[in-house]
Amino acid sequence: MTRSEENYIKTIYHLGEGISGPVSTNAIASQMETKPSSVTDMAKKLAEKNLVNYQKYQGVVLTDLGKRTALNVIRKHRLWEVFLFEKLDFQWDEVHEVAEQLEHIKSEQLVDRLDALLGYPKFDPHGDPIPGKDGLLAKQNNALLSELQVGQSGLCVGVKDTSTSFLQYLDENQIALGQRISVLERESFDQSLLIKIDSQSLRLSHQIATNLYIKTD
Amino acid sequence: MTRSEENYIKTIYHLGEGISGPVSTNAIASQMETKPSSVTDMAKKLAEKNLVNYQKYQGVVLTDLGKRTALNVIRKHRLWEVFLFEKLDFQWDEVHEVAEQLEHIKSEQLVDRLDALLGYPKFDPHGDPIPGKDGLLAKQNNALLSELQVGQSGLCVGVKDTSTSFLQYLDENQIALGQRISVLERESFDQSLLIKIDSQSLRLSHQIATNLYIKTD
DNA sequence: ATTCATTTTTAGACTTACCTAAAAAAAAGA
DNA sequence: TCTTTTTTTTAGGTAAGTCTAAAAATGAAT
Repeated sequence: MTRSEENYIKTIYHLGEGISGPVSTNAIASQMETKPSSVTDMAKKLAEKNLVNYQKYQGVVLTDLGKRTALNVIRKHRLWEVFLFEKLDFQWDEVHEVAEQLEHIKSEQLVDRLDALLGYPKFDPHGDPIPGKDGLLAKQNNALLSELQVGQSGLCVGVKDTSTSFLQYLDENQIALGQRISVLERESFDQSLLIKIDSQSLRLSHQIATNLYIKTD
Repeated sequence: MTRSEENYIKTIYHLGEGISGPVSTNAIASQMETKPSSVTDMAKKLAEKNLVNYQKYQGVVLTDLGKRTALNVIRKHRLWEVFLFEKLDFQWDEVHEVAEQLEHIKSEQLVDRLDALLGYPKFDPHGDPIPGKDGLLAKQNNALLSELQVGQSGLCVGVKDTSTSFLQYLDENQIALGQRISVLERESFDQSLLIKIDSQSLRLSHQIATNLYIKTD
């Protein structure tokens, strides 16, 4: 598999996660910052290799082989993120870019031993689950902070947006994975939340609250 | 710089190490398992970028910029080899192939921190010196085992051939870097050597002896 | 000094992965 | 339903890096 094919497969996997049906050409193009015509070309090529099912004008769906391939790339990406974070002291907003390159290194032995070196981690620095060798993902059914009722609380276990600006915002406000968060009040006007974290209270916009995953008690 | 450009620059550096003049098109082609016509194309491109001096029919010579570029790639290659060997328990005959991929990852921060994680190593698992950030190589003026006089001894500090078959031969005969080797006798017929290593005596062919670097006392 | 073998370059073609512009199909709105 | 808009595909083109086959330059040998 070429690097480009792997990137398409990974993108199709991520875009298909929420939805049930096929992933559209335009969605892939905009996500990958490329043109729809390029996506069509690649869709044909991936279909040829049995990685996706592709029907003209109907978008693509990953085959089982495609799904396994995607999970393997994602496994490598997230393991490298843990490596960068744990062993090389990268910040959690710096790991993604380098992992984008490292995920394409071809050596099963390398990945297995990296996994061992890191102590078989189950989650990456953003709280995303790391697929196993078998391609299985730890089931995650976490709530978004924005979905919690006033009075509820839980542990902050992941971020949805992993952009540098969002992660730096969290750092500046001392919000980190593993912390306990309680919802004190919700402002009905703009849906902003008053939360308690680390024995401090803090107001978060709805925008922020929809990007934090919470494991409720 | 593309991956292909980096590979050419690295090859030109290695081929140019021994000799004084330019490196020939054919030499590069056979080393890289490609065709001379492809080398000519690339020579023009590298000359355009000021990485080599290229005169039609006269081969190429690295510029200062080219040399710095080569040493930077070699630095990354050898640091990754140390990482694989020290941290991931790869054998010394397994590290090269994976390092060929890892050497092209682009992140200065990554290399610097890897260097730190490894404790700023000066040599890779084959005894080759690791260029510093500044591009300086630890000066090596080691003898080949084949050049030693009978009665001389020294430490085994490196291998010239790094092929799997040679390295496995050494493993099987329990010859490793850091060991003391003494030359007991030389057979004038075939230049084979009787050596003492690890309080055992062993006969080595000339072929083997020309591929082991010894730091003499 | 001229021929002959070797080396190197040129010319033209292929593949991958992209692009633009135009055509075709699908979806949305009146 | 029948336009109109949006989405998607096709057709044709570009750049990087490779190839083969033929031409040109080099250098070795008589």
